[in-house]
Amino acid sequence: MAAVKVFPEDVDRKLNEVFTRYGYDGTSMEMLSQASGLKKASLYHRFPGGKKDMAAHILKKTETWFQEHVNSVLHDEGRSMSDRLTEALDAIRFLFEDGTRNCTLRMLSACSETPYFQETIRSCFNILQDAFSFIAKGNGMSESEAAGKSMQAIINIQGSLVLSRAMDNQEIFKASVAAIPELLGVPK
Amino acid sequence: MAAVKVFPEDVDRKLNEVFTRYGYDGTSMEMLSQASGLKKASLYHRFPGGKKDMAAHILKKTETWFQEHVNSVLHDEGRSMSDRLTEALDAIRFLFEDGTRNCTLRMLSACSETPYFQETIRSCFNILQDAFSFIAKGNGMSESEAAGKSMQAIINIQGSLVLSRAMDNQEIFKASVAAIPELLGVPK
DNA sequence: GTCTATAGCTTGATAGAC
DNA sequence: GTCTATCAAGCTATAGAC
Repeated sequence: MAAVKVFPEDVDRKLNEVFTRYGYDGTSMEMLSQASGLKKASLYHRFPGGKKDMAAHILKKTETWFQEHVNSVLHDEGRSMSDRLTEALDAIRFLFEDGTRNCTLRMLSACSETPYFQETIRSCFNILQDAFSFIAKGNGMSESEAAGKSMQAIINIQGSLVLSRAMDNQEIFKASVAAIPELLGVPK
Repeated sequence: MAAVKVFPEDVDRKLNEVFTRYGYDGTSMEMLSQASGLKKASLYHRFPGGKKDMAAHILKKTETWFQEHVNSVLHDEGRSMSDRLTEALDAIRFLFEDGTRNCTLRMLSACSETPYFQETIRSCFNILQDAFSFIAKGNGMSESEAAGKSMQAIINIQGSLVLSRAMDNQEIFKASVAAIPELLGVPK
């Protein structure tokens, strides 16, 4: 077979899809090879540490994604709180495909290599916590109240995603995300 | 080695521990054998369908547990709403070891055999939904309002458990569970 | 940088003795 | 009902050609 150049961003996207759908231990090198279009040896060339390195890599990309699509957006002081939050929540809905797609962080936060991933996962949640908290404080909440409501927003996202998928009803996710602006004190 | 009789309830508890900790795909027959004290062939004697059967079995036990420790308790009309809810939430705190133990339902709701487990998992969440909803209605809420608050209670439990473990901070779980009585309209 | 081929191990599962 | 012994398949990972 011909050795066709495969773009890193396409590989990353496919690896992410597989890990997010099947979890770390439910994913094999063969699955990653078929999804990415690269043979196993080629994957090892790009990721010498194998599966573990691939998962760590897509987690780092996830961290960047949250930084860009949630944190930076919410800190963009040129626009109204409401507009910023709308954009960030739209991005989150897109990421989780309206509640039909699993959360990469959650799928990698309970597996045989979790200790290796934990720091990045924690960092991702901290980025969200900071971002939502910033909005809540901007809407007049105290530091501690904002921290609590921000945590609740993340709990809503994670919990509703678990439930939406288990009950096969994406309205649960949609309703939980839709409730976040009011939770964070955004004026109607 | 001597063939020592091992009690089914002890085996069940150990199998549950392993599946809940490592997930379905992260669990091997060897791990289940070591944890239960039964050799692999003995496990196949008790569970002819292998791993899949064992996980399905512990899920059925989980369903019974929720029925007995949450649903039945909350429907026990001989006591106050507040007392019943306190007992059920204490059981939930015990089940999840104050936020340090994973949720069996969640760990089995995203794995290679999920389709095989989904019906029971769904049933477990429905039992919780009915139970919390019954309390909320008893406290004066409408059918639809009670359904919403009940769903929020389950989201709080699942979401806070994910976060508690990811952030290594069990206070997140404790606070979320502690907020449930007020959420369901129990008078202070 | 991608491939084929394969090593070495672990997996889920079974046969058959006691 | 539990065990030892074993199988075939799948796994992660590597060697070496192009």
